[in-house]
Amino acid sequence: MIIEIKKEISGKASVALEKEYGIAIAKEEVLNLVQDGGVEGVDVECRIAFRVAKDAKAKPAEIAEKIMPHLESGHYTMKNANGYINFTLTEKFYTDFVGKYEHRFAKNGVKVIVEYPSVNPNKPLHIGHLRNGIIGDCIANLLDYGGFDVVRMDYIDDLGLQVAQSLWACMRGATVEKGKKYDMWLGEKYVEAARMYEESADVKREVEELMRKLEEGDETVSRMGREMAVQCVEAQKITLQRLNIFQNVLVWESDIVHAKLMRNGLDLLEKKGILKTAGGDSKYAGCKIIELSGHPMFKHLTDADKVLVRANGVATYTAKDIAFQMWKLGIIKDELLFDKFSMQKNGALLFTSNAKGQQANFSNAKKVVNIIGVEQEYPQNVIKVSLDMAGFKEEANNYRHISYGHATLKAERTSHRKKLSGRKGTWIGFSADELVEESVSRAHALISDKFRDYGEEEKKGISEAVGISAIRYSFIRLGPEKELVFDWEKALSFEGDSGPYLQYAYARAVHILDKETIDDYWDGKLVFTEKSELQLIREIAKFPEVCARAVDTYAPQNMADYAIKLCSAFNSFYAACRVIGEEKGVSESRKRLVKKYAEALEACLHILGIPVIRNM
RNA sequence: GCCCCCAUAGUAUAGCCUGGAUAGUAUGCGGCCCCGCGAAGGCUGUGGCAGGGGUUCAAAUCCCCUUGGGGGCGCCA
Repeated sequence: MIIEIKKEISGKASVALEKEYGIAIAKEEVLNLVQDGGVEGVDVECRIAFRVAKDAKAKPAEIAEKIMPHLESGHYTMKNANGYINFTLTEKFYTDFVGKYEHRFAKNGVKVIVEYPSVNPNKPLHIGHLRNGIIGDCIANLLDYGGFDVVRMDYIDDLGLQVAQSLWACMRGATVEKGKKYDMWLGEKYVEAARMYEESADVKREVEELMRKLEEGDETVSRMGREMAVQCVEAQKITLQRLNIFQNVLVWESDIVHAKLMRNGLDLLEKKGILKTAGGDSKYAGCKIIELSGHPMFKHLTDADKVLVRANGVATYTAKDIAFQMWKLGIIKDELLFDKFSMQKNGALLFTSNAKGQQANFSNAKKVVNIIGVEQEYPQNVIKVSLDMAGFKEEANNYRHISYGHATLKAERTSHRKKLSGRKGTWIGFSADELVEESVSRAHALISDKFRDYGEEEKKGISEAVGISAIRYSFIRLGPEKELVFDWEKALSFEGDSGPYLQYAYARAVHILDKETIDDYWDGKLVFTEKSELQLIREIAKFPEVCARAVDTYAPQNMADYAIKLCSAFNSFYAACRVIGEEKGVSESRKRLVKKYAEALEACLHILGIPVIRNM
């Protein structure tokens, strides 16, 4: 692996500098200056000579010359290029790599909860939610691959205004339309109800009454609300699972409130002295607040104090959220109870919090990662800072908000972009289901055209996999912080920088191995001499480093980028080298190389959540 | 008004944390390649770090300013 070579070089360089110049520089620091080569024929380059030039009182080229004898190894040859030490991997590296390499990350036993996409249970997912789900799922996959013990959690906000508005519409006798997906139907009712709520004072009063009953746990209203929300969540899960987005457990806001988890969280904050009742002269008289005004993070705000409990005694959303996060991090131990929710397409059970359930251990995590839109940065910071102020420094440190930019629609014929709003209903026509349908049907048309002899079942299976991969890839290829301007054509591209390109590059490899299996009794020497063979090996050898870095920085787009480079290297190899029909030694060597490549790519596809298919 | 994020070819992006040689990739547009393990492919040409200042031997990368885009500043979430 390339990273092992880099470590070898930096370790030796660190020792050499100490010996030759008496300069102590940790090998970890040297490692930063040992990078992939930027020049033709150079695999790894080391720039340490520039860094220490001043201290050593010597020219970079001289320093390089002096330390090079200490860096000797059988894995590479080196050259002094005016201070850069350039390394070129030897044949032994390549043959060893293909012969022995197994990439696997050891389990580290660290529990991490990843929360996504936490969509309100009263409407279908739109492309913005899809982005959340895909980012969350990829990050969970990455952490899983990186050795963490991952819990995939979804928070269901069933006590908010949105649910109350939808419930109001249902209680007035709206009936489900036959043949329509429940979340879609409910979403449409919600848009109507939200409009009426704005227009009519009576409706507003009725909805608010419902919201109060939900919060208090009024038996009839709560049961009806939960029934509605469960149906909606079930419908949303169909969408998510179709896109290979899976979870372990749902946690309902109503359960957090009614199981007294919130109460206990707030009590603890009061005991720690950061949650206080505001005095009569304050604008927040009668409220329970966290005083954040003095904190550096909020110094720009005229009034940073945050209300957690209103004067009328009702808790704010932030209060519930902070208690929830404290529970995740094991700060409060109250047990929520859990029950089975459904069996998922991937064979894993999905659990749900439930007042009548049983104990289960979904909390007590070391790290918490929340995938939430950029617009919620402020409340997320409130939570983090509050935990820190309450003395839970380590927990606050391990609390991470991954914020992602909004998805907007590229409006036809105008430069101006439209925001997606659940309330206004601008998502209609841009629901996740409609997007998937479109993608899959385009894939189907392409496949029907190319492979007329395939059966209809087979065509369907392939177009499903291809359609899904196009969508997943187009959403994950850009960094979460970037705004996503949604464009049908780009999202559904099947060529170049796309999901189907990856699948195709996998299918090609698999077919070679299907045609002629690896001869296990062959014990000749591996040979790799073609440029494209060496390039492919180098690319495969980068996998652990790229993956580790993507895990550390929560950057799934790096995996997408790497997967493309890996496939591109394979396609070049494929065009330049034949595997079958070559002389025995060459053929066996190449088959082994193709196998290593397929394994590495499979790992990438798994992390990206792209279906692995053998035919397309 | 104050604060945060973003700005890389016609378009979409990687690289920025940790400054180094020729800024990587896709698409678009132009050329070439199906006798051959599947052309959803390969090869090749074109074209880019928003503007200004600073730090440095060296800046897409670090610092400051300007401009443009997005978001936030509730007893909403």
